[in-house]
Amino acid sequence: MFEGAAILHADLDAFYASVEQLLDPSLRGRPIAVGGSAAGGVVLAASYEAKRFGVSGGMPGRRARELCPHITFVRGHFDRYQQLADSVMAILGDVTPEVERISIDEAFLDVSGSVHLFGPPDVIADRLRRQVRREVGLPISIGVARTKHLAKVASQVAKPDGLVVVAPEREREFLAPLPVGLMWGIGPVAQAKLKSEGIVTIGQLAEASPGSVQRLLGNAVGQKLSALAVNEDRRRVSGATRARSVGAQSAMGRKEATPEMVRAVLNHLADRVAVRLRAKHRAGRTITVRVRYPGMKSVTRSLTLNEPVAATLTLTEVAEQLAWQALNDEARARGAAMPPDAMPPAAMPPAAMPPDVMPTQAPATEVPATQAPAAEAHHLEISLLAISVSNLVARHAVQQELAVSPDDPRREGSDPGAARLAVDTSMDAVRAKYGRDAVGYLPAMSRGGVPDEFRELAEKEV
DNA sequence: TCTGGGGTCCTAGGACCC
DNA sequence: TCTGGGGTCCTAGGACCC
Repeated sequence: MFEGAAILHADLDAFYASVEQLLDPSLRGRPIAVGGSAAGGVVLAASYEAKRFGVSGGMPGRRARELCPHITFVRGHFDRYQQLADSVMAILGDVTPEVERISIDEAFLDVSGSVHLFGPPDVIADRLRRQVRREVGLPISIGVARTKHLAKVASQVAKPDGLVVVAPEREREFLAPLPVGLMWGIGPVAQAKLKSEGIVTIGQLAEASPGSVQRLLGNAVGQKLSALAVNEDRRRVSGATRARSVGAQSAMGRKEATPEMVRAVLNHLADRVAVRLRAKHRAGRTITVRVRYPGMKSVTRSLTLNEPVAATLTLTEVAEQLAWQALNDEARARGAAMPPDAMPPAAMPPAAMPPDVMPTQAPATEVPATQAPAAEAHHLEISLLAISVSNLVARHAVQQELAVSPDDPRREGSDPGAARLAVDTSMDAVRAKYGRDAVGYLPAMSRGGVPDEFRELAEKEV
């Protein structure tokens, strides 16, 4: 029946919400939302009972309440999610070593080599679903097909708590009537563009000329989609890949961008990122800061350094420069009518840049010296700050310098970047022993909203 | 009274090099 | 003095996914 590869896509249903219903039987069969509240915050996950009312992840709690007046908001048991998802993955791993986990609750399996032990792919899938339900207590949907794309679409169609098998000879007829939005890579924007050309179903996409699709959606996306629509998908199931970037962000509702606030938030974010980098002996050359304003408009500023960084302080300083670069640009744009001399003089001395963080090429606009928070003049309000580090490399070169402790006389006059890393490394060790809050750059930062456990669920292996 | 946090990939223009 | 073509890297923005 299955020539070549037999791929399964397994996807836990409404994962966080299902876990809450598992832990608290009184929630079963009822519309619930994890995270958010009627007052605010966003819904992180909704149960199927709530989804029937139109509630979905990412939606403001207030909106969820409007759509579904009887919805129950529950705080997440974030510490349990990882553990339960891992148990499920272990079950999946029992039928094949070829498991590609793509998120906390989702994985591809290649069971081509397992049929002689466990039977045909659909039998394997059925058995896995029962076993997950019996041993972990969670509903899981599985799609079975010849390619990853088909298996993924099939599992979507199977939800909730279902199994859909696409036989190789029926692939086209399976896909043809389905909406293009089910395809990987088609979001609201692409969907709208396609619709404007009368393309609504995958069948219509398959019949459209690849050239026209490429003109509509861009070369890369167009090519991929055209291929997928006619079932040319050669992607293999492969093991985990390492992260290409590491970031952290913090939403703050609406706050005035004061030097103190910006510094405190960026320092906290830089610390989160840098700790993860150092734990894996990695560092990155490109630092990107994102500033979002009320109304969701956001801008980014980035800088690529000659040497990779992993020191919290260095990362903080560069991020601060970039953030003020963005904020001052914004202030200028908004205050075009305002005479330039109305801007206050530099209130914040530019941070001393260690030698290892000079820009690789002179940026179009000068980075140093002018990055004072002139934006204050406009009382700019922001709604989010983010830091991301990319261009990651292994940190071998710097490691030997770490052997020198911060107070070692030999360190005198040596690379300040290395000294900072040494301090950080000591701090990492203290935290490993006494907990994350044992020591830090900041006195008891108030971390709003989202618990660290939730952040960690989304982190990719660095 | 726009709503979290973690990511990936693509595009387009400009600088720079040969 | 002006002209060509190809390639790499950097920056900023944006779409998309879970």
